Amino acid sequence: MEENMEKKSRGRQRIKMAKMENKSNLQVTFSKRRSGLFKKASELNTLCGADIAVIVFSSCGKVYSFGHPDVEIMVNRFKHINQPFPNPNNNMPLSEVQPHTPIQQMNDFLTQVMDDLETSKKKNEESKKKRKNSKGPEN
Amino acid sequence: MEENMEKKSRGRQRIKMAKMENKSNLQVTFSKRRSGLFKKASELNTLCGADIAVIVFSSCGKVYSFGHPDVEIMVNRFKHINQPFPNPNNNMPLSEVQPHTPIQQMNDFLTQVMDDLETSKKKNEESKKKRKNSKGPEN
DNA sequence: TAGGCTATGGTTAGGTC
DNA sequence: CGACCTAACCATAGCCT
Repeated sequence: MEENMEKKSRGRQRIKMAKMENKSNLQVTFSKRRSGLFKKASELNTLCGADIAVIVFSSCGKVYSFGHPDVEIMVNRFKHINQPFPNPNNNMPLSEVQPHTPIQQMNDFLTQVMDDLETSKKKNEESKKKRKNSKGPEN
Repeated sequence: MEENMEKKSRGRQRIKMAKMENKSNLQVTFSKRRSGLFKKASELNTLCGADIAVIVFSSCGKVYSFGHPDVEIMVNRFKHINQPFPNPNNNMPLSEVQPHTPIQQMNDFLTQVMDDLETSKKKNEESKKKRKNSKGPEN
């Protein structure tokens, strides 16, 4: 009887550190390890009082994030700190930020353009609301 | 003889999940766990092909980061995706952008954002004109 | 597809140097 | 500080449901 008892599981086995072939396993592992990563981040925050942001893009494009106090606040803090020299002016032609330009400078420019885009979109939304404000604001 | 052999170490002990009191221990733990977190992030990237950014601010203000393909690119991607308003020019889902070289990827991204900005600005001007000429046109 | 289990691999607290 | 050591705690690969 006892000698016929087989182990229910071989337990955790070592895996090769390379992109997993089996799509189904990959999905499961991605889910498990992602939550493990977030837990570790949370523990580091609790134990050491460090502020942390973790952003994960799955290979199929979904976004997952963890942040304390908040991902966006963290991201903005990071952006602000990571600007060693003044921003390039906003009407700089694209030709001046082609690939030969240092990546940092290019990144600053990108940040500037993205901020402009955000501002422009907000303006759009506001004027749209103003034009139909007789109907009352939405919730 | 054997009964007098003391263990060289008590090994890893459980700790309370709360901010560590001892500053010296906290510093050591912060360092160890931070590198552990980065390693986990790196493994998740390798195994599952996920793009990842991790940003850590120590309680005394130092910044540490890990990112694949690059922290800043990741952060910008996150910010762009997290726009509160729908993209007016959204004919190119980010999920279909394949990872190339960082600069190439960034350049594609920059081009797209600049296109979006141009479109958004045009919209703004149009609606401004419309409001001047006749009050109350519908979109 | 997602959740639970188990044995094992891996991380790390507490040491020493 | 950092590197290294040990033993114990924890995460998770492979199953199963």
